[in-house]
Amino acid sequence: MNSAPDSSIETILERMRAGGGRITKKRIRIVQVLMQFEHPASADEIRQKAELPETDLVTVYRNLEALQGIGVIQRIPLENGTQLFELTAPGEHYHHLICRECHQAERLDLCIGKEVLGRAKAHGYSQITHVMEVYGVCKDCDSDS
Amino acid sequence: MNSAPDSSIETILERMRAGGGRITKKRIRIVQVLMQFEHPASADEIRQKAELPETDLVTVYRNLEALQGIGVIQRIPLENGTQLFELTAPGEHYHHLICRECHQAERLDLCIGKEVLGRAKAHGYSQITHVMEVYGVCKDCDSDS
DNA sequence: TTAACTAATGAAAGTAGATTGCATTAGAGG
DNA sequence: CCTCTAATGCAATCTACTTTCATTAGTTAA
Repeated sequence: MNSAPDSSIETILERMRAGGGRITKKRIRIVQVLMQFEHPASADEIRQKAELPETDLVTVYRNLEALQGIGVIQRIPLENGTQLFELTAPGEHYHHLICRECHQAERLDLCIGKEVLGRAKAHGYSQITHVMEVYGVCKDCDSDS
Repeated sequence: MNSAPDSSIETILERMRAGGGRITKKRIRIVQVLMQFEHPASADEIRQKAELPETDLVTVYRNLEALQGIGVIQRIPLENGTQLFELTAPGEHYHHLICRECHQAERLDLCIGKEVLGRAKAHGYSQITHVMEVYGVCKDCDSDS
């Protein structure tokens, strides 16, 4: 059993290696940081948490792109045009409830993938993906104001 | 009958006036352009179509913000961080099927507002909104490649 | 009409997030 | 250990959008 790929750090790094990628200290650290985060995080948050004396933002972005390429992270485009990144189980993807004030994001157990896929195909589209994010003001931020 | 606010240009301009806004030529033209567009459009597309010898992009952005303020347009955040704008019937909002190649967007008759609202409230959130967009490659672009 | 008030506009500069070019560094295979 | 080239860091660039401020032009009242 367990024939599905898992998302342990070894598996992820092995997948990068298989694609011709190298296993560098920064890369390992960035994957570790992604695994530690409970919430989707921005490239800069990831860079700060990595604290390998210093990692350039550009390196974070390039690694995030590589990780997206092998399908282990997803990008979450926000209302304001920025993006967050989150490790996902293979073949999965998540939606979020995001506070408009403090930008905390929690995972929402809700997906409309099937309906969406059917509709999109009916319109003649291929390679379908979808983005869905819910915005609001969380309890804490609401009581502050 | 017809007690709901309509979205004719006169009504929209009247609503702006009511909020202390002025009715300028550029503003009228921008609203007209929005009404002509069948697809959600970028600020720059709107500016180009306005062709009042020249309208500064900044003016387009400011008007779009004002229009959003009175609830007659919605912003559509894209995967790549940019945004499109679309006139919406009062109290309505739409989702789209967007081609990743040519960026054409068509309206999708599908909304998950109710489920989303329930979930978000259960998490203690208020002032809930949601974003949902579906991406794919349209027939035309698919055959090109 | 005209005068006066102030919202709207445009030009230019600024900002934030993300990307690109290029020289340097450092994994990985032989 | 040597070589090859992917990965990195720095600086410059880009894009979409925002801010500042002087000027223009709706609007209201005289």
